Amino acid sequence: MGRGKIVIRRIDNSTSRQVTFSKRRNGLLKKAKELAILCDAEVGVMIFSSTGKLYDFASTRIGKFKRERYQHWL
Amino acid sequence: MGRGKIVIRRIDNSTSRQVTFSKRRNGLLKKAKELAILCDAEVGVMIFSSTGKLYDFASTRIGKFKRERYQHWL
DNA sequence: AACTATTTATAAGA
DNA sequence: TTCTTATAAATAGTT
Repeated sequence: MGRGKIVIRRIDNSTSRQVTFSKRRNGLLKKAKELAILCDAEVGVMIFSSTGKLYDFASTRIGKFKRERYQHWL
Repeated sequence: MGRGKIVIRRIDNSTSRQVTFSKRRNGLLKKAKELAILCDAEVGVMIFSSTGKLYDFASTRIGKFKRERYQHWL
């Protein structure tokens, strides 16, 4: 979806990779919220950038993710 | 996206809600995988259906979610 | 950071 | 209820 078709493999150029990360990260979080609302489902999403910054979403019952709960997964 | 525009609110009709859940759940998991691969990011997604069934995705370093790790969030 | 041309996701329909 | 398709939405490449 975009000016050209892409293959799903690691983007080599780090600038492009960063730009795509920003766009798709927002898209993923938006869709997670929509799924939770539309379908009354419990949804949790966590995304770590390559620099270790966290972006997440969690529906009500799951509650906001707490870093100490999953940092041991990295 | 689709034949008509929709408002993001809980879908009242349970059959429609189930159909939408199935479609969007798959879409969200697909996008999570793509983000992880394209941007070399760590991504984890967990989705619980209203009946409690789990659907998830986790990139390599996060590792496969284990139910016992997060069932206390519900 | 904006902008579009296109691809992709998906709401309705069959 | 699995498959189709018109259309909304996401986004790749551009400016």
